[in-house]
Amino acid sequence: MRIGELARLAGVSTRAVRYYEQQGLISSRRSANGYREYDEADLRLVTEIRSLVTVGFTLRDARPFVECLRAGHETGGSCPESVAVYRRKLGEIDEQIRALLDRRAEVAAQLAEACPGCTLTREDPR
Amino acid sequence: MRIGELARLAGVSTRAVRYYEQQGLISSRRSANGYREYDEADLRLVTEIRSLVTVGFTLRDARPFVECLRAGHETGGSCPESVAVYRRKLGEIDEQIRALLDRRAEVAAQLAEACPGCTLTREDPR
DNA sequence: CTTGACCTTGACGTTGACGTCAACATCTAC
DNA sequence: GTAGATGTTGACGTCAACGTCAAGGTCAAG
Repeated sequence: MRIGELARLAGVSTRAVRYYEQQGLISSRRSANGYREYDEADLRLVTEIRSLVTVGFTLRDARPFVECLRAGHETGGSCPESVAVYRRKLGEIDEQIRALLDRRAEVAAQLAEACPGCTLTREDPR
Repeated sequence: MRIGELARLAGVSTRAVRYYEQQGLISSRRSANGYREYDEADLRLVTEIRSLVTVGFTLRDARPFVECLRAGHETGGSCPESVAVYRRKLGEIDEQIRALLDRRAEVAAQLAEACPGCTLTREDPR
């Protein structure tokens, strides 16, 4: 299949596909006319990248997963490097959540000071 | 005082102070040699901006607070426009927290699938 | 033959809040 | 007088992941 179909099936833009190639995440064969040619394995790679990016992974984070799939594993997450990224990401997310909870408390406190009673309108997100 | 002292007292860079001026958040008088000259009121403005930015506000968000102080109010948050920003920010933060909690659950689920037992090492951030 | 859908590379634009450098002026202290 | 700290404006660099042109080549259908 060509880049348009690949992109449609994976739910990304053709620009994104070319960008992934530029970043070394995927590769491409070329047909006689110079068009990029892809197969099912490429589709799995792009789908993996997309699903990871959707939940907040960077392309750098996605690399171990892609390499894991390329190495022939069933899923991108079944290699130790991928598991390490999973664990690191969980830590980062936990830290972000903690920071946001702190910020929320800070902002709510400032609001309460500036306008007593205003705080009652929003509930605690926990 | 000049820009260096102002920046030191407020805990920002001189570059940041000039940027705030460029964005119209603060103004400056000039002494004979062309140096920017500031007073205590300017320090309060920059301090207000810094404290807001620290908890995640943009400079655009900070503007009502600065104008509130300029209008002679004791605190930057005691004007209705500032309170509106507070409330909007609280909503945004709540939404970010919800999104992060969703992401965390998603990542934890993927990790659990890729490596059963690995999930036990991190605790729930709630 | 020509429209139109698809492809190519290359390169600038987006977003916010500055960092960093250039090239120069000013002032203080010794 | 000179070194060093400080000030000035101007302007490009940073970060991520593409979006969005520009200017063209390729190919099937009518």
